[in-house]
Amino acid sequence: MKQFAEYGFEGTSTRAIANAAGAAMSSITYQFGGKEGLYLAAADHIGEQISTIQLPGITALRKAVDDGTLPPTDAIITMLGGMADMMLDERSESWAAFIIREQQKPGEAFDRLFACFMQPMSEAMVELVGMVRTDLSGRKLRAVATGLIGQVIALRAARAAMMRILDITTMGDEERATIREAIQANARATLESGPQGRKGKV
Amino acid sequence: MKQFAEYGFEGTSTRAIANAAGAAMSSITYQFGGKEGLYLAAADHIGEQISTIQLPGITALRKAVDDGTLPPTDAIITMLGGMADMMLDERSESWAAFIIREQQKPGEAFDRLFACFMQPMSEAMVELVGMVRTDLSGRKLRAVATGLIGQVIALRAARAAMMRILDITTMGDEERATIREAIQANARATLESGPQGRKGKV
DNA sequence: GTCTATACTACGATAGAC
DNA sequence: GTCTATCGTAGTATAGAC
Repeated sequence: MKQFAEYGFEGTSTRAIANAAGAAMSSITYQFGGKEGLYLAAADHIGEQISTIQLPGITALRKAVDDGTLPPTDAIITMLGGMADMMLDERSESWAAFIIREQQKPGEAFDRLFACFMQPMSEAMVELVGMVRTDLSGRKLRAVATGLIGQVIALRAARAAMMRILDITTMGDEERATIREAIQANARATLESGPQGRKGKV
Repeated sequence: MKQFAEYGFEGTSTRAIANAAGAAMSSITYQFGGKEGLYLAAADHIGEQISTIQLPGITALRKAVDDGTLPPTDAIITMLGGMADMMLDERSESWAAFIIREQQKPGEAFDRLFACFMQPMSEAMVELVGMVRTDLSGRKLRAVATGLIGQVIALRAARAAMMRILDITTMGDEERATIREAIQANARATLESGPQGRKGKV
């Protein structure tokens, strides 16, 4: 996963992978059928990891909203916070680079990743945003939701530029909190710009 | 540029580049000193292209704001619209993939790209946002500005996922307008969530 | 300044020992 | 199921003709 993320599929050699894993190169052929099989296995592994981390919390948030114990706005803010934390965590570096590369030229690995965690996460987000922004529907609603998600994605996809713009060299707890809170505040403003926000404001 | 964008540095062969260009592979060594020299030349080319397209408009916007003939909020909205149009244009595919790859493991090519157009664009954005969101400064201000920029960046970095979430298969003028307007509305909401927005609202 | 020819290294896949 | 050895191919760089 690390190697594919850093050098891409074509740039990664099975020799280097086998060497880093302390195994023989021929074991890749035996266990995964070849380089491509190993790549797909890495994608599946990433999908399972992210699903395990993110989906339970999102399911709980959705349930709380449906039960009426949590305002949808708060659910969205919490969900975005969780996604931002994941993107800002250094452990997400390998798989994030893998997914970003795969998105530039999506293949079967992307199909699996999307179905595994992107689809359920984004659909939950669209539904929740739809509850708050009742003035929107269809593609307009989805466009607003992707904007919110986009702020989080850019934390990884354009990390190098973001760090320089923010004028930071290391990503510590303080920096993470500042970024997460800014994204959450931006999202709250977007959600409150709908009819409900206007009514209850000032 | 196209080859590096699609397959990455390691995944691109000088043979394939020379073949696509209809020239001899050895000419790369002669003209650019080798594969790496060609890569840096591609980065410089991208930087010059984007600078030419984006910087004049941004300079004009900044001047209009300084002259008092344009509200900073409108300047930010216009600027984000221009960036979104660039990201949504199919001609940006090659160089966008190049830059996104370079960000995952930034090297000298990233330094040049950042200095050439990212730095001037982001600094203009931070300054303009600072004029509207007078309640913010320093890193908090920069974090809000990066959130706005992030929505635009994600249009390219996570294009495959965005398309599926938006439930579209082709990016036509209609889709582009919907996405641009959603990002601009999100940005306006963020800008108006500051002290000036609260005062003038409802 | 661009070409062909070639040197040398590293690639992925496979065969066969254990 | 994992190893070593090896096959054929493709990588970058260079030498030298023109």
